[in-house]
Amino acid sequence: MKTAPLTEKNKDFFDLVHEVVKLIPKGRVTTYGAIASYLGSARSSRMVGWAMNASHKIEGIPAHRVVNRIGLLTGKMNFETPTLMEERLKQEGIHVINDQIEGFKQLFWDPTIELNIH
DNA sequence: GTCTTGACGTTTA
DNA sequence: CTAAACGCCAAGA
Repeated sequence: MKTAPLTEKNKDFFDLVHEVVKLIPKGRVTTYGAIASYLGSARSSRMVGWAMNASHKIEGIPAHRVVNRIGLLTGKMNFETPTLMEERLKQEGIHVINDQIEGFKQLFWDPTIELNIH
């Protein structure tokens, strides 16, 4: 069976990422690696970032809730405005200092745990 | 068509 | 402990 390439029509890593991101509860955050690991490719964290970039055209994708493993808003500059990500997080009660989420470990929402083991 | 870059993370030296 | 390389796969030039 031929492996389907990543396209808009085919269900792929991107769509799966979008689904997981939508499942992130308000006031919580997750990481690219957590999503990638949940999907089975722990080292495909980069693709998660690409998926977020594609999510721009889709509504309901809280990309601002996805940060890197240290809780740093690495992709904030990719938003409509460089401050939008930080602003949105503050709206949900998440404090961001110097592009870093305060108490990130405490706000961390891991799909591998929350969606599987409880 | 090939080559480089990219919202990252893990592994190895 | 720190530093560097690899892996992942897609899109842009």
